[in-house]
Amino acid sequence: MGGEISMGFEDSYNFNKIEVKWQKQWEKDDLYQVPDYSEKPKYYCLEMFPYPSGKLHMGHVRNYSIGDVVSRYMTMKGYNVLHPMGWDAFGLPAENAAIANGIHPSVWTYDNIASMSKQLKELGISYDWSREIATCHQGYYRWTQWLFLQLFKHGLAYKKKAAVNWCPSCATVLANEQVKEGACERCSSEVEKRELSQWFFKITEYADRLLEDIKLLEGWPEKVKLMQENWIGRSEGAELEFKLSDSEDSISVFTTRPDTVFGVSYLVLAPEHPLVEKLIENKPQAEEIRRFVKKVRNLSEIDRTSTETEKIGYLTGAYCNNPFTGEMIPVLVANYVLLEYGTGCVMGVPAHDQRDFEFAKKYNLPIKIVIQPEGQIIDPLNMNEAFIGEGVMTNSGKFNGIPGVQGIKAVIDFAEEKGIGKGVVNFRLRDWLISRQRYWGAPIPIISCDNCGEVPVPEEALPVELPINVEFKPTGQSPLAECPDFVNTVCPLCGSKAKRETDTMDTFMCSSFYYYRYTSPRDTERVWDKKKVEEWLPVDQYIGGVEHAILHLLYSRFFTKFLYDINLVSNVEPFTNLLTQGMVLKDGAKMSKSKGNVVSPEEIISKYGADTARLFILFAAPPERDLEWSDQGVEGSFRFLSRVWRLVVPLATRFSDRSKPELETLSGANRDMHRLVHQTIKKVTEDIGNRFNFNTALSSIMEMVNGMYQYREIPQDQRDDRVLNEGIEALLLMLSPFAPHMTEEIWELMGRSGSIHSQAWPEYSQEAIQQESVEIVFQIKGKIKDRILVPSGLSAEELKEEVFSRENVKNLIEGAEILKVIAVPGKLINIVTK
RNA sequence: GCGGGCGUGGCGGAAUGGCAGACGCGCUGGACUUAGGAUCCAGUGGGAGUGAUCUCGUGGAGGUUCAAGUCCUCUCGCCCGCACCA
Repeated sequence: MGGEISMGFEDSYNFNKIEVKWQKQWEKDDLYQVPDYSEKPKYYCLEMFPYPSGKLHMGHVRNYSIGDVVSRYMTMKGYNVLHPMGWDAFGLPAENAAIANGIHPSVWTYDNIASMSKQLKELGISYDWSREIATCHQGYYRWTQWLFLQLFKHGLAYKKKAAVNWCPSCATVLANEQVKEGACERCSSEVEKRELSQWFFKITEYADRLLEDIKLLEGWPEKVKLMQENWIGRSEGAELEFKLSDSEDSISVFTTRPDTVFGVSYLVLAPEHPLVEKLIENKPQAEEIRRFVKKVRNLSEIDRTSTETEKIGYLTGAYCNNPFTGEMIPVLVANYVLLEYGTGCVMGVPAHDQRDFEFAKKYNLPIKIVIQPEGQIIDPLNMNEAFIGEGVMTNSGKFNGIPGVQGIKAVIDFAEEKGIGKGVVNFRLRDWLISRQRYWGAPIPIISCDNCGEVPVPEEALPVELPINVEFKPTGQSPLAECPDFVNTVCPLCGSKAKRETDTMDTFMCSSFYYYRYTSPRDTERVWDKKKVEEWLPVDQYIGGVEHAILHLLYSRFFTKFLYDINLVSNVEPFTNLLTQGMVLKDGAKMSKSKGNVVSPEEIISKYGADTARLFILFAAPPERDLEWSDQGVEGSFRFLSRVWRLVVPLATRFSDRSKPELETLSGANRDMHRLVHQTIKKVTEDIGNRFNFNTALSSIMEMVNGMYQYREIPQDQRDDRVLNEGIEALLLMLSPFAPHMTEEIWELMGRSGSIHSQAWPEYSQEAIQQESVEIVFQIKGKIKDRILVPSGLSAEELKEEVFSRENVKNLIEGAEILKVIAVPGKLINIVTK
């Protein structure tokens, strides 16, 4: 190693100095600003924007490190890359902080944005900060309101009174998507049902398209697509009408098994069903049933929908007529029927539905077999469970003998013909409840007038500004209602006194279109320039946590379809490829304050630098998988970067000759080193470009560095500096998306002009990778017996010939009876003997 | 209950059906050193053997195949999503 330590540069890796230096320089040079239009092909790389909670956590660091590598890689690959960042800045924590500490939500939020954007800059993420947006900024929420008005005008935003999810702790209503296992997604309090008048978006109108277009999402994880599919929950069936015996009313029932209609022995209404009161009026059991209904209504969502809850039912005393059999069957009320699904009433077919079976057993209701499984006789007397499989219709009049799906169709056809029912498609998806009884959100731009009803605020009057001087006591009413200056206004239509809507919008509304706004972040004339949206959208790569699999990702898809319909965008889906990153764990558990296992990014950055933090997080696991935090692993990543520094910096200034080595002139160790460099370029390019396996990309870069250390040990007169130089250049370029600061510093030390981040990604040469010889595994009956070096590029036949000519192979197979020889070129030979 | 994912050394993790454990951490030994928790080099799945080697080994049991961590069937464990959806 003698004589290689030159003078005049840092000889230890001073990450602190380097990182600050380059962050300043990049900002000064506007290095990451991207033009709206370019000759280059576009690439839109987006990470889910964060809620400005105050500090970055490791999940953020992971999310943005992944996005940054993708962006930098694609930039080097010659794309015009849009990589913006912003803030999902409305929401409850700001308001809760205001209540707790007397800081205005706005001040709290903007302070947090300031400190988090500083942290992001310290991580060296390549954002185009000129496009930064914050959803709580007037210049943004004006368009949130404008889009609400568009939905309203198209009949997709409406107000209705309904039993809605109420979180007592957050003091606001929630959308179905925000309720997890009967509890508030945000604070885990048990959700209650309240009868309230609320604003909804008709996402159900798009149910079919949202489901149908899932098949366009080839770049999405199957898991997310399945979750959306299940959430939308399409099911085909029929609605059948059952006439009540002593009234003109009829009850409509949804069923997926109309072929079992001859086996209906009762109907069951949901307790909240509007007909219940009518049916029990003047009946002796009326009071008892009213008490039951009240009790069920008061149950928490969790108890209400748990399969554990005992099924309880009451006879209403009313009867109806099965239009297929003419039978009189009783109408019941029971706790297990849900008003919101289907028609709020189900037909009980105990023989062919497990729930009905158990319910019928409990209440001694008749069980009638109408589907006969093939090759098996079933009898109500000795059944222990319902037969829910396919079979042949039986005891079903003229339908007898019709099998499976055909039966379903036959019954529907008959019902439609007779006007007693029809085939329908039912969805589990409900409309999206978007009003919130809280302050820190975009006000719903509606004015309520006694004469004119719900009147939209005229577009030119937007934004409806959020008043600043408001009390934030959570009362269950929006704090805006306590603000007379805000509430009192005049009707835009008739000019008479009117009141503003005081609820604000669900913040998921704000995040449903932000990725469009990034293309026109400062446009004050329109929500965005459609030409720019067409230039950039759809997002090529979206990256974020799987917790949004339904919420944000479904809402964004819904918005996109609506925006497409009103001609504001030309894409039908917003995100072409989706990467859902795994969680960051410590000691096997998600990092959380309560568990005390939090590692703060600040701490790691100040101790090891941003490059190390990024490197570790990308090296420790592939991006989709959960990542186990390891302090020692971080140490190792730091060690690796230092090792690169020590390898490269002493050599960096040595070479003025930048010519590439000529393959023909290389041999021995020089040829091997040259090959390793090109193999590594190939591997790293594929690992990043094809499959986002940053961990394996880094491990092959490490192998190359190890190889270069070995190579450096060779006496100077025997090695080729051009090979070493080429290796160093490739190493720095490939490492630059991971460790942008250190590689930039060395690039400068080498006297190269321009930023390393503006360079082209290295190319490999196929000839350089070519091996002269390869090691072949020699197996007998699948057991490895020897490894044999043969010339590369042999065909299967040539390989056999070559291998069988070897002495040791001859010895190994001596006397054996060979049945078969399998030769895989470049890999192995397997001999099957008797 | 339904749907999905995952089970590989002491640990994080590699392996288009073709050499299991790349790379990193940790550990062991050596070099350099006043010193090393720095750095460099070497070794490192279990068992047997002085040794070249042999043998077992990817949660478990079967199967397909010349060849299985990888494909199929069953099973166990953990994680996630949905959960009385008619």
